Amino acid sequence: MNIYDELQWRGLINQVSDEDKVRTYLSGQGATMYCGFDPTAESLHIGNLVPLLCLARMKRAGHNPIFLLGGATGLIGDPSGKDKERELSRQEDVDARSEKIKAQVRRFFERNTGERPEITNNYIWTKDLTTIELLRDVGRYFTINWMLQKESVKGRLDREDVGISYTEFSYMVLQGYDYYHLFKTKGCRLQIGGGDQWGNITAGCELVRKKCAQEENTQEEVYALTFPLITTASGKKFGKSEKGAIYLSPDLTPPYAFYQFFINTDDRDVIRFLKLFTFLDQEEIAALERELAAAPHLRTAQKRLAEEVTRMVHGQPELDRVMAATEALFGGGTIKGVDPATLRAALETAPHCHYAPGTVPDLPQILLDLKLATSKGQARKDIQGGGVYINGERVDEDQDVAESDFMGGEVLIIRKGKKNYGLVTRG
RNA sequence: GGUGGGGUUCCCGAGUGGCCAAAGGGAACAGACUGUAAAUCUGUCGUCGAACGACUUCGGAGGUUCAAAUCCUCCCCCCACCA
Repeated sequence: MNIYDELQWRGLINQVSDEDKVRTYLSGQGATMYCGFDPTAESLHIGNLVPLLCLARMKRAGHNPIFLLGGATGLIGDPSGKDKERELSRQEDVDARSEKIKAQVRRFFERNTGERPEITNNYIWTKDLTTIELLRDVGRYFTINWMLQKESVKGRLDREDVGISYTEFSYMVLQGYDYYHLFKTKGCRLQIGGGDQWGNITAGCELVRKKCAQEENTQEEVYALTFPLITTASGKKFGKSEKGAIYLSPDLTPPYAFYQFFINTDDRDVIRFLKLFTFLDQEEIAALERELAAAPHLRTAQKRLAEEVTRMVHGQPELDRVMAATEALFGGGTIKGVDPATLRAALETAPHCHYAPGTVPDLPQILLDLKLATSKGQARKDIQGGGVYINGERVDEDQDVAESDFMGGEVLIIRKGKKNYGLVTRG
C-alpha cells in the first residue's frame, strides 16, 4: 500500500497541494519530506504526536524524513492558530528548549524506527541572513496582498481587540525560506504540518517556484500536505486535560498520567485515534472496532490505544510499570490487600509527600501538599462532598488521618474523585 | 501626533457610587448514574476560617467620598479611523 493511501485511510490528510503528484512522489522510496517544530515549550505535547508519528511512518516506508527545529522561527512567533500576539521568548530559552526537543525527537524516532533521525535547525541558515538579503532575495517574492489573504493574518485583522505585529506577520516569510533552503540543500519536495500550517507551507511552495523560475530559470514544484486538526467528540480541543497539556516528557507529564489520558478516550473517538496515533494496521483496528461494538464496557480499544502510544513515547519498561500501577488501583480488590512496596512503585509518578513521625498535618493540608486541591477551603469542600478516600474508603467529614491508616506503618493512599491518587509516606 | 473605543475574577462577558467577591455562559473539580466513557441531574468554583466573619481582587499609581470595578488626575497597554 502506498504510504499516501495509508495516510488517507488513517484520516491523516486534510489538505494536499496536488494529490496525484504527492502520491506519485511517495510511491517509490527515498523521497524527502520535512516537518517543522517550533520550540515553544520544553517538550513536545501529544498534539505534536501526529506529525512526529507521520515522519516515522515515512521512514518505515523507506523515505527520508527531516525534523526541522524552529530555532529561528521560534524567536519570531507563529501567528497561525493564535488569536493574540504572543510574548517573545528569549534566545537562551529557545536554545535550551531546542536541545531538549532534539533529544526527545531522537529517542522517539530511534525507538519507533530503529534509525537515527535527521534533525536540523533553521537558526543555522537564518542567523546570517542580512536584512537586505531577506528583503531582496526572499521578501520580493511575497506580495502583501497575497499575505493578507492568509488565514493566520486575516484572523487577526478581522478582530477588534488585537492586531498583528510586523514580527509575526513576517513569520511565513521565514518559514517559506526554510522550505526553499531544504529544497536546495536536501532536495526536499514535501512539507507536512498541522492544519493551521497550510498558509505557511504554501507560502514556501510559492517561494520555491518563483525563486527558481526567476533566478535560475528552472521550473520546480514542491508540495504541501496538512493533517486535520484533531478534535474530540465532546468538542474539546484534543490534548488538553484537567491538568493542562499532555506532554511527551515524563518530567512534565508522568507516564502514568499519559497512559491514563488515553485510557479515558471517548468511545466515539477511540477508533479514529487508533488510526491516527498507532502503527496498527487495518485488520487489527477493524478487530478492535468489532470488540468495542460488542462489549464497550471492557474498553479493549482504549486499553490498546493507551498501551501502544505509551510504548511509543515512553518505552516498554515504563509501560509495564504504568500498567502495574493501573492494575493495582483499578483492578478490583481492595487497596489494603496490595503490599506497600507494590503500591509505592505503582504510585511512583503520582503526587507524593512525606512527613516525619508526629508531624502529619490535617487532611486538608495533606490534600494541598499533594496538589490534589488548590486551597484548604477547596479541600474541605471536597471532603464534605464525599470526594476523598483514604486507602479506598470514603472519608467522613471531620475525620482525620489515623495512625492505623498507614499501611505497614508507613504508606497511605489518598484518592480524590475517581482517579486522582496521592501517596503519603511517613518515617 | 489627532479622534474615538477598550483593558473585570482560568476564558468569554455583564456590571457606571453603596444591595459587588462582582450577573450569565464556558472550562474545571466533586457527587449521583455508569464502563476509569458519553449524556444528564446536583453541588462547588478569590484566600483564610468549622462558622458568624475577616482579608485581597476589577491594567498601574495617586485622589475625591462615610463608601469606588464604578467619579477625578497622571501613567502603561490594546484596537479602529485619520495624519
